[in-house]
Amino acid sequence: MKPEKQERIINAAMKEFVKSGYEKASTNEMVKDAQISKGSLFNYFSNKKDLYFFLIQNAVNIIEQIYVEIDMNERDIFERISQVGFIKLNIQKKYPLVFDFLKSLLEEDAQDVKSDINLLLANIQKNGFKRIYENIDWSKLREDIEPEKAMNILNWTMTGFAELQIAKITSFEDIGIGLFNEWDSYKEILKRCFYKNGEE
Amino acid sequence: MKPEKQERIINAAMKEFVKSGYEKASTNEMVKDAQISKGSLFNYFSNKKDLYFFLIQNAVNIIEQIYVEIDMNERDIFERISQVGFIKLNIQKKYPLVFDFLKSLLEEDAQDVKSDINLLLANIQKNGFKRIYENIDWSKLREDIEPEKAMNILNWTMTGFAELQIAKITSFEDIGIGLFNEWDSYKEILKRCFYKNGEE
DNA sequence: AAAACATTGACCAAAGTGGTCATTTTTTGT
DNA sequence: ACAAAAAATGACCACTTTGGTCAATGTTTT
Repeated sequence: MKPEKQERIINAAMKEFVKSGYEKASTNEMVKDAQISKGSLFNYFSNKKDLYFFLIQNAVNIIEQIYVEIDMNERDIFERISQVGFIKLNIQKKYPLVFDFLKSLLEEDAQDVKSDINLLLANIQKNGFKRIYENIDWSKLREDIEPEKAMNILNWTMTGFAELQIAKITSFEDIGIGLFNEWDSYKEILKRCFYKNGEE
Repeated sequence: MKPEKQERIINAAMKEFVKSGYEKASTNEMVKDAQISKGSLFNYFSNKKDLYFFLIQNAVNIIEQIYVEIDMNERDIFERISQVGFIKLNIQKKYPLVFDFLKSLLEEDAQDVKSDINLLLANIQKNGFKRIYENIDWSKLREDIEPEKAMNILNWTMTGFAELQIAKITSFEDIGIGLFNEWDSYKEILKRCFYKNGEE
């Protein structure tokens, strides 16, 4: 199967699952959106559940990819977080809904899939979040700021910034140099706030 | 009709509309959740659309209430934002989903209601966001920080903080003094960052 | 005890569901 | 050029759910 077609199916299916949840998600809508026939979809996947778990596995693999792309030698928290942000942005060019899809899994409560979801997500959450902050040099932080709170503010700022940018653009393709500069200025504001005077 | 019952219906209906969007939202689910009969629902509202627009109007009124409760004499941006945050928190005690519902309206694309939604929301967005920042004293800000960016960081931090707290608690009732103190410490971090030395 | 009002849920036609499969279209190997 | 194999189609199915109705039943008020 052509990769472009596969992407179309994956994105259409994720869109529908995100919008409607597992049970109400309509395979009819998916095939319409992906521009394939109903028969095709059920040739590739034996049933709706099968498709759903394929998407989950696919999403989990994509998340894993983030960790192999992170440069663990970068010990500065701002640079590390920026890295993660831009890796995510790149992923969203191909699969715009993959993070929404993963988020939707946490809220899914269809009896039919709930337990399997929890099983598949247990690993990603336990190991996941800690790994992003591995080998970070916390010593640059001012002593009177709790690292956890600084980290939260930084994270919320990046998430908010990203959402704002995504709302502004129409396509993930037209992401320019302006975005880097804009994010840099936010970074500078918080750096001056969190770091001891003179550092970095 | 007893106000407690009315609340039950409103919250059940909002829950379903948020979860499923206008078209897929099931009136059957609503009556089940609100513990009333199908007949009752359609006595109060002539049809689904009618119910939907009632909820929108209700939500808009609630938002309006925020603005009358804000103390416009408080010229400090941090205190102003904190006020808004706590007013919102109080609203959510009664209507936990009202903000999610309003947000869901922006993503709604059912042909049947789209144009009317845009009409009803036009005002709230145009006038709304500006009003929160009316009469703020920006002179305390360090000159090398763009007010818009400081405001964004502050807003994102408050939103992130609120989401974190809401995820932690099971009921809006058990909001204690600890929350105030925790938010205060975030406020202090950002104040020291954004304000000229020695101010406030 | 009668009149007025509120609430119920079985019922309906219509639409939508996940999934099938005989048939057609496209690709492949020679 | 042609046949065999593979891929794609969409009408079709039995079944569920939909928004909405309304005669019957319960509850209040007069």
